[in-house]
Amino acid sequence: MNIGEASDRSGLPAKTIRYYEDIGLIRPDRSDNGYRDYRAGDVHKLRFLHRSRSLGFSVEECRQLLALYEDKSRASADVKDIATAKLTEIDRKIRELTELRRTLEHLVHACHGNERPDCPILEELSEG
Amino acid sequence: MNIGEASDRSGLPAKTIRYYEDIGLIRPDRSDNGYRDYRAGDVHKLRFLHRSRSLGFSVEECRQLLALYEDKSRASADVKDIATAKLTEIDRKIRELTELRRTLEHLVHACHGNERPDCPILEELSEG
DNA sequence: ATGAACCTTCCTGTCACTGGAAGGTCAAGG
DNA sequence: CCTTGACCTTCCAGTGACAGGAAGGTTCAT
Repeated sequence: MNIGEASDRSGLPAKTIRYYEDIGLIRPDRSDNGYRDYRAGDVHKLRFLHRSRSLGFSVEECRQLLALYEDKSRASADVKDIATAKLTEIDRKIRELTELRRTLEHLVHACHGNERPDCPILEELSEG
Repeated sequence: MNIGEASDRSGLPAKTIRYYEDIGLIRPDRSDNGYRDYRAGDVHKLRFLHRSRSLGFSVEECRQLLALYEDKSRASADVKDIATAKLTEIDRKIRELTELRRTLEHLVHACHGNERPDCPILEELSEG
């Protein structure tokens, strides 16, 4: 399939898909006319990338996750190490986001949201 | 005070402070020698920026917040809207990360010590 | 007088794209 | 057969939010 359909099926913009090829994340075939030619497996990888990227992993981290996904012969100890490291990272991100959330929620609840010029959010932001 | 002290007091790197000036967020005076000259009020704004940025507001959102902060006739509802939108975004990220965490944890447990080539959990990751 | 520790501007690089120009390819309609 | 429009290609530039570093000016202590 052409890049347009791969884009539709993966949810990634065609531009991004070409960029991922540029940096060596995916290597589709080429048709005789020079068009990129994607298979179902490629789309799977693209969806995988889409998902991991949207969850805040860097492209380099995605490269590792993708290797984990692609390399079926990898020793399972390595696999576990990589996955465990990612887990720790995810935990940290969740913790940070949760704290952020708590602070912001506190601010939002303290703010009346009416037309009065006094705003606790701004006051706290300026003091933090 | 010079940029170094403003940096120390606000917690922002001097580079970042100059950048914020470049994009028109703050406009300090200049001393006779050409050095930037910051007052207490400037440092207050810098701290405001530091804190809002670290809470996940984009620079443009910070520009809005700063305008509201400076504008005495602001409506606190405007500020609340911005913060509430951010809160929704954070909630979404936490939800998604929690979901991936669960999936990855499955992976870690499943990859315990065997070298089977097919890992159905990785397939699942690519379908999320 | 010298050296360190500041400060200045300017230019480049980063990350992960995004937009646009200039041009090739393909299927459908007139 | 010709055109139109939707695709596709490469390449070049720009974005956001800085960070790094070069080349040079200023200030202060020794």
